[in-house]
Amino acid sequence: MSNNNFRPPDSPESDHADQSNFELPDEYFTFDGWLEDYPEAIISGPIENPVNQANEVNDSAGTSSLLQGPAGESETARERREFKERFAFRTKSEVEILDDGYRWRKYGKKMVKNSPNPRNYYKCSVEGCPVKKRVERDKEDPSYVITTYEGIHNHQRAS
DNA sequence: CGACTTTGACCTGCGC
DNA sequence: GCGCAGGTCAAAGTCG
Repeated sequence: MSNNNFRPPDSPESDHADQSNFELPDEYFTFDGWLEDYPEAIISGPIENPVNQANEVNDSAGTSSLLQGPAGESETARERREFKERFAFRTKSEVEILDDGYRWRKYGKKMVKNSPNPRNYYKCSVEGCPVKKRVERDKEDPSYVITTYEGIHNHQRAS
């Protein structure tokens, strides 16, 4: 929206204006699967840039063990695994559109079974970039937003 | 006028 | 095979 570089809202340069856009996530998750499959996969800790961190996780875990998979893994299972490079974190935020430095185009919205809140689907609006994200409110605590990134950006941040 | 959002329909995988 | 649930498409509407 307004800044090229993501910065934590409590950093010195960050003043107020974008506060509504992004608060520092207090928990984030890394997993090879969807959040509902890994409710225990919570890693606490500071995070400076969720997208970069997602890429780092995918670079290290993804290209080595994660993409290799077990021996004898079927072709379709391997292909699916390659597209399951995901990174999720939970953020306390009043808004669901977080300014992470990329431009996103919303392409869907669905009510999900086990949550009173709708789930929103976004794609990176840069042509050729395969990254998607899902955003939904925490059913336990609606003041939190759960964002799940899928894929790795193949370009620089552009917005 | 272009980029983006909204929203119902459509597609697909999965369990029964 | 059928129905459900999640994910995606695409036309129409909205906004700057």
